[in-house]
Amino acid sequence: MSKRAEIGITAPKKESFSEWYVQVVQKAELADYAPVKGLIVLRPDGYAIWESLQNTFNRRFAGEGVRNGFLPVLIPESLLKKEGEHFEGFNPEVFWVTHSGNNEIGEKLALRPTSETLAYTMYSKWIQSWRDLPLKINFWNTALRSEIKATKPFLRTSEFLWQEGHTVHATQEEAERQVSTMLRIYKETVEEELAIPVISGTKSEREKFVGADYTTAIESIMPDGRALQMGTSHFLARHFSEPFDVKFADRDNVEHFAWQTSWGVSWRLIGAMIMVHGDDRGMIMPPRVAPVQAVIVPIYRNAAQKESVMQAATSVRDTLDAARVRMHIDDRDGVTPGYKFNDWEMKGVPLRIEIGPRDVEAGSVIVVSRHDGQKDAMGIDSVRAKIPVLLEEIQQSMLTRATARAEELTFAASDYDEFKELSGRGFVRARWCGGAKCEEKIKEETGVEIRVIPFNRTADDMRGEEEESSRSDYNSNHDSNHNSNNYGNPGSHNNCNLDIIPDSCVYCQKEGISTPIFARGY
RNA sequence: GGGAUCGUCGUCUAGCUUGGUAUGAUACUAGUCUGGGGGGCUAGUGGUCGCAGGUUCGAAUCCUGCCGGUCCCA
Repeated sequence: MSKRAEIGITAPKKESFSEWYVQVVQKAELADYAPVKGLIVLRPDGYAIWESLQNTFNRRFAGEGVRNGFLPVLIPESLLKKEGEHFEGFNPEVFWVTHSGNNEIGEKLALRPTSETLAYTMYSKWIQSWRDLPLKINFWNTALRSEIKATKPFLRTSEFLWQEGHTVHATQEEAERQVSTMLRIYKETVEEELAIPVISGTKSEREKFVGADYTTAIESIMPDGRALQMGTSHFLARHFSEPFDVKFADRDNVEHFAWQTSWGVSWRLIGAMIMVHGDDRGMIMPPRVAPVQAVIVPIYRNAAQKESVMQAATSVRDTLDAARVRMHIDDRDGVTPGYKFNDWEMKGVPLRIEIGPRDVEAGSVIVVSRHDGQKDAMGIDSVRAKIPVLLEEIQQSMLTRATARAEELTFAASDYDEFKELSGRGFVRARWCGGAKCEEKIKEETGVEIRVIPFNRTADDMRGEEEESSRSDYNSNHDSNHNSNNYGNPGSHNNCNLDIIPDSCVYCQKEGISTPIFARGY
């Protein structure tokens, strides 16, 4: 037992969540610490998840006419300062390059904290006419923002992998539509690929991206009751096109400043996946992003058995390869099958296929699902048809389970006492007057902030949210007529009944204008 | 920003109070018996004790500074 404790995950997820998280990251070989504080190294299993997300996003971005480009990492100080508010927001965390070799360089160079200023300098050169619009480019790169304290793999690191998309439009409507389209793509991708339910909406003035007119975001609740921003999409209006001179001659030959958007997701998504799905045995990978979807563990005692078992294993592997299941045979000698079972569970491989002499004889295999421990025999001939279906079922069932857990962590507060009681435990929905003062007081007194103001599908607060996008139950509550019931599946047990909350601000009692989600954030 | 705590072969760790050249396990390598939930036996490899100074005849141990990890509170 003590041996087991050393190899596997030793911290229970429920009791010591942070320690558990760090262990899973390292022991599942997703990432490791780099020599410099706040930096991590992504290992192949972690990078494979990122690549899988990249593939999905690339496909979906392309469908929106977005192409990929690449920007350099250094930004001159003068450029970064050009949009004052934006600069002030980032300055404290910017890394500056001041030397080349031993010589001081003339103008300090920033390691990009984000690329708006650089991208839009280029855009202004490339855009002259309405015929050049819309311009839509996405950049896969890293951003650097100094994290001195409170670093955590994937969640808070000084350099992080992300994509940043930057688009330019002739009209406000088109730009706003772009903002909501990208957010919808984020929501769908996170839910479908990572099996994590999200809530989409707008950020408050206080929490929006500096330099944006408004920020939309998707947020998820983690098992420890803290919220994690999963993606953002910003409407920049003309805040950058004016200082950066991004303008175009319209059909009437009058020059206009263009309307812009930017949007991004980062490897925080990987952190979310770990936290939402993992258990005391380690990682649980959603099948669609799992680097290995099914691992075959051969079991044998002697050379003769080994031969027949390996033959069967290879044949199953080839069959499933052909069905485009990502397969691996664990043919390590010198570790027992039991060790392999635990090892692959720690790494979160969705399916384990056991093949031993008894199975070969019976013409079947044993299939075990990582996410629920379900263990079944399956005829070797039906593997090709059944395994891909099973993987899809697991994907769905993981989302269902994660949604149920998110609902358990979502509450409604009808008065401030209740609010204080609930704050820190998860998403707390409460009525708000819209005042920055109340928002600040609440943060001061309870430590929770407005994570997102869920989209209001019935009022003019919609800000470009696309009508047809309301495909998820979890987020389909109506805000302004907040008596139109809560989110989640009707009939399921639910902590978040918006019917019970009065229409007055939870803090100042004045008339409420929205029902934000409050939570402590990562 | 404030506070707490830790750092010893790849990993976990004993030793530190009371200074004398590092303990055990696991992992790794080879062999062997094994193998359906973290195996056994035998032999072997592996450590500038986070880094830099200082005190001392002598520092993992005492002192100072720094670096890094983790946690808690703004």
